Amino acid sequence: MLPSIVAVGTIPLPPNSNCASLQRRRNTSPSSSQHHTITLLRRCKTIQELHQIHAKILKTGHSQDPHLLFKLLHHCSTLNSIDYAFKLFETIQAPDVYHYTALICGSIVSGHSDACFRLFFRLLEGQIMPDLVVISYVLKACGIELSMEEGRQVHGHALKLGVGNERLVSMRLIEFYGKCGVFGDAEKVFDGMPQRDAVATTILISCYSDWSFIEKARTLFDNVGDKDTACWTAMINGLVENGMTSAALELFREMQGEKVPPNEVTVVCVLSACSQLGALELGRWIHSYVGRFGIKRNTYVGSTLVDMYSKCGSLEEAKKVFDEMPNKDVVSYNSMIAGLALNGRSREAAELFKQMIDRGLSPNHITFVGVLNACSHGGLVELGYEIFESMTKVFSVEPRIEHYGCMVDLLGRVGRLDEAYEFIGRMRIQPDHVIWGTLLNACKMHRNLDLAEKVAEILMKSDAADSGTYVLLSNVYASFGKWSEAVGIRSKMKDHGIQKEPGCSSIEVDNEVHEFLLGDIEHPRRDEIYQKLEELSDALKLEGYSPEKQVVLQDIEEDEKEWALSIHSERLAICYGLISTKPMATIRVVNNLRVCNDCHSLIKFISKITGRRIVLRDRNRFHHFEDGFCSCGDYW
DNA sequence: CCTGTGTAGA
Repeated sequence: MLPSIVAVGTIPLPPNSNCASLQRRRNTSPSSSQHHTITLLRRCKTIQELHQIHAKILKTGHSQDPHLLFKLLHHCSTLNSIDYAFKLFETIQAPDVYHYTALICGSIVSGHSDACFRLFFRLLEGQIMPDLVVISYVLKACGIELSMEEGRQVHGHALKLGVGNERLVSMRLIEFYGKCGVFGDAEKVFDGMPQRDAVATTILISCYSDWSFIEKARTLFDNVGDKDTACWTAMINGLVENGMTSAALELFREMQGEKVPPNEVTVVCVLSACSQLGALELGRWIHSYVGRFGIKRNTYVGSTLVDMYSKCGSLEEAKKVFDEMPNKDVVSYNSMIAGLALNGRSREAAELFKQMIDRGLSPNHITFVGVLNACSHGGLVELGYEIFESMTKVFSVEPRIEHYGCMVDLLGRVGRLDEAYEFIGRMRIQPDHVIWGTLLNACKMHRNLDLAEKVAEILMKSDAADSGTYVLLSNVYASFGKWSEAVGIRSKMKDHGIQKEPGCSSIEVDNEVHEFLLGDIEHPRRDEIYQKLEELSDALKLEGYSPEKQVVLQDIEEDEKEWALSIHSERLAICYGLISTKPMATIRVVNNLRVCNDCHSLIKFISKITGRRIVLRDRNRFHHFEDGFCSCGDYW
């Protein structure tokens, strides 16, 4: 389908306009005073300096100099001051297409892509001739915002202006249609490009990955003759984003085999795979790679390293990278705060939050997720309230559902259940199944059947419930001995075709990640692992360990493999660690679900009798086991 | 030109 052209009205096409000649060239060369100001702007490092330069321009009567205004606008976006850019823009009496482009570009960079289409519309209304550059940026914005209608209209304008086949426009069109998931149109533009364009292919690969069409992406990728760094990186990232971390790492190895040099983006993607897998050794290796191969240590690389070390349970290394980062930004702080929270260092997380404020950085919504999460993990109720209040009052950050979620968790975890319930009632947005699930779990922890039933009823009615919610519901009923309800949930799950997410644990030994699924293992050293398991259980019995008869979903299943299923994958991974690593080595295991009470106390005992440090990462935090104790203080 | 960081509950 061709995009609608009429929707935005007539475009003022000047007579004899030949769009191929629409090049961005100014017919005047800057005067020497302009030149001086531009040099000042280029050296300008803070928005305050920019204000001064602007003041000077006003004083010298150049307030409407188009070239200077363009440079000013452009610099606002590099200095992250889109607000000032908008104010400045409004003072321009006759903005031209360059001013619009600068503002649109700045809006995209600062995460305000939604403003771009409005600006473009204003440009058209002002009888200003758009060019291929401004069209390209607006298309980019439409892709980010998934604005189907707007993007189609811009496509129409591009065709009408005759720039529809410009390489830049074609690429943005592919990006726009691809991001919106309209691959028919994306492919149509792609096929219309003169030659098989490697860059355009990279865009398409990335879009297919965004929509989880990994096979499509892979086919395109395999057919690119001369793959550059970005192309490899796009494919690696696609695999990482779709949870295919092992395949991503394999592709990274292949990339090295092909002697394509990775850049900082590649490193970020591979580190992200390490974080997901908990592959500390590999992560360290990539880190050393950064130093050795001249990869830029920008804030992306730094923050990702902090995240990787945190998620691999090595907080010391995370802190070291963080402390050594020269230009820490909000994201760097966010990584470190979340990392501290994840590892149960709540006070330190809160202190770092204070420190970032003192340094004049503005916290964003993610910062607050991190620090509120730290409060809830640490039981810091009053501090949590204080910070939550400060969001709107001090920092003008509107709380989102996840912030409310942190607060419900904070209150529920310490047993202030009614307060949590009332808190949900006062929320300014509709609570979702996550919020109710959080409260329900708190009810289970604190054995409040009345409230649990009330919440369960609400959850049953919600249609957004996912497999985790169903499992939670069923476990809650079972834990209160409500068998028929528990069975009812289970059959409801079956009816809805919802599968329980299988438990999976992984452990990295000698740079290789070994994955274990619940119960059945197809591991070369299966017998030794099971032998170790037996051995431990005998030793544990002597130590006085008796498994809590936790009633879980499996107990009401008729399953001949029940015994195997009762062995959670983290136990298998730990046993494998015990038999395959040096006697005093720390064992690091990553699990995809929450560790159950039973495994948690079992692992405490294992750490005691084997003298090993065991670091277990579960769904949302770390447990550092040592000599019979866990860093979470059994509070998780 | 294309590729990238940080995010509550279970």
